[in-house]
Amino acid sequence: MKSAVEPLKARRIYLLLRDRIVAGDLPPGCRLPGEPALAAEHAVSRVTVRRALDLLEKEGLVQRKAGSGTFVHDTRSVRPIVADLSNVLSHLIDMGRSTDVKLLSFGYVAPPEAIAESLGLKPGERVQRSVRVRLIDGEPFSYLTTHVPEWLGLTYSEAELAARPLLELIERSGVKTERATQAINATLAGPEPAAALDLEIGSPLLTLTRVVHDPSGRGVEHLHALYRPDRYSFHMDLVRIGDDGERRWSPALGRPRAPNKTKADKANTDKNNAGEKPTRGSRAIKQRS
Amino acid sequence: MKSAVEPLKARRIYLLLRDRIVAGDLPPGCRLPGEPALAAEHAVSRVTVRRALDLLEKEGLVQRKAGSGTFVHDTRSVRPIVADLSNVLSHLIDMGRSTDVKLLSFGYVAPPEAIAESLGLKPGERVQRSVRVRLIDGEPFSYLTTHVPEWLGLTYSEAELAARPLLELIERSGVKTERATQAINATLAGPEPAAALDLEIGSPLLTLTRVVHDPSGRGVEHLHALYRPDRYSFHMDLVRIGDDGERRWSPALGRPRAPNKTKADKANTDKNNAGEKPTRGSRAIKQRS
DNA sequence: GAAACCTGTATGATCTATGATACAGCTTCG
DNA sequence: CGAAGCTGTATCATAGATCATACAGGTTTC
Repeated sequence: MKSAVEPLKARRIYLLLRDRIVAGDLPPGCRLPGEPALAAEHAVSRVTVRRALDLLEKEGLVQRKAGSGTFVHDTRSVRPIVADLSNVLSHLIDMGRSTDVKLLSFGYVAPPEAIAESLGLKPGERVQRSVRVRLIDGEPFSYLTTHVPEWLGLTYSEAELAARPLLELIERSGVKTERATQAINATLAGPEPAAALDLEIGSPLLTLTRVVHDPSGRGVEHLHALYRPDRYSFHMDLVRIGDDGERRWSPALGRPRAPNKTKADKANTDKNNAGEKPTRGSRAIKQRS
Repeated sequence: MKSAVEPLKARRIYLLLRDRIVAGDLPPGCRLPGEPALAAEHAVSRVTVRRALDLLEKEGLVQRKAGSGTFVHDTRSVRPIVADLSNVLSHLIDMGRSTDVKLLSFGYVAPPEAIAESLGLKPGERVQRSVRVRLIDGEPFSYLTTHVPEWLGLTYSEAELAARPLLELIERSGVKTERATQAINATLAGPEPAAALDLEIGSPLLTLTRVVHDPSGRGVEHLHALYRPDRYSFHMDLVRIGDDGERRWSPALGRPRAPNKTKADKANTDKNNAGEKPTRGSRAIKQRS
């Protein structure tokens, strides 16, 4: 008898309440129904309700006050999200800011079939594989797995990879990047990414897969990136251009984001990040991008 | 004693193997280690390993042959993914194709604080709220919650909303859409979206939040969309433009997608999906958009 | 064909999550 | 102050997940 893996009830309640909170159904500051009421409403025991509330509290979505109740935490002011304006293009190259990078793995290996194909490698050609974690203010937010053809990977060292953005190293070698394809998706955190990103196994992750080509069509970089959704998301501002006959949406460049900032690009997610914790990562190295 | 909610072990193994498969570590066709070997490797019982394999099999990632072994299923040919080219802009308005829409909820309500603010509504102003599910080939792939100011929502009927794309109805009313902001993220499926999308609770979902404004700055549409990542993802092709001094990435327009197949453009796994199931949705209505 | 391996299936023991209940301590309100 | 409601905590019973083990039946290899 295969009992279908029914997710834990506490998780069910947690997700239910979480949706109601983020949807605004339970507005910030609002006191949500008491634990006995919730238990009755969802036909579970109060212990289970508490587990769900524990999860919500751990995520900072609610705040509990003994004797008083459980209140929806106002997240608007407490969202130091690493918002990344990806005008679909700029996010590729810039996103400056001082972030730390930890190199988890580095080496030359035979590429998996799918990677070799997407990079257009010849049979037997090897690749440089690296796994890095990016941190902001000491907190990890992305888990990057890159594959680069061996001939290109040999133009820089392991230390350089940990200190400089990969695209910069590629261009420094003389290779011109010309074309790229990206795909954005979602997945669940497996054991390794979860550990690296300081998450529970099974947490949701934003996914970005990118393949960059040079003018001759050779693949020069294959990136598989996993992002913590609570610390990173893709933003874009669009404007309608063209005359009435053929209006189209186009990314809005030069839309000043906060106070000042120049008209075009340049990773202008300023503000925040005033107080900075010292970097505590073991192999963490300061870098731009 | 709060025992930390450690996700089920079977789930852990499942995610672990899934990562190794999609990463190409276990290439398609490969026979993965036997159940006893996996059990020993991860220090769990064989029963638990089987649960993990059950999940993988249900997702079509592996195929089991009694007496022989468990094999990685070649997913490349079995991925009828609704790949959506979002040149970051077009995906807003087009994405033609005949999809079905089910209207789950429709009505006029007082907007949640966050919605009212993002739309720039006056206090007390009401909104039209609708929840729709989009299906392709009878299979649901997106769960859309929209909020529209009441004055605008009254210009079309409930039936029209179920039959036509919302942006089209908005523009038909004479309102000009001028500016939009989007954010893409990831989350877990709560009970309602999970049921509507035919998913397990806790499955990963792609998220798109969009606010559209008219030339005067009024908000005219607030969209919160949830997508099944196995049936939908955001794709974009980029090219490098500008001279050497100031090169930038720009979305590649007019890149024909399906028939020809540019050499290094994966994700467009054609073939497959020749036979089509009839649409069975109850309140399903054919529509473009 | 026989040995070695594999998946499929079943059993009972054990650990964990959940249920039902009770009570202590705090907060709010009249 | 005192009643009512809430969270925090503990107890023991039950249901579900996992474990350890055993065996049946198919596949591969020799």
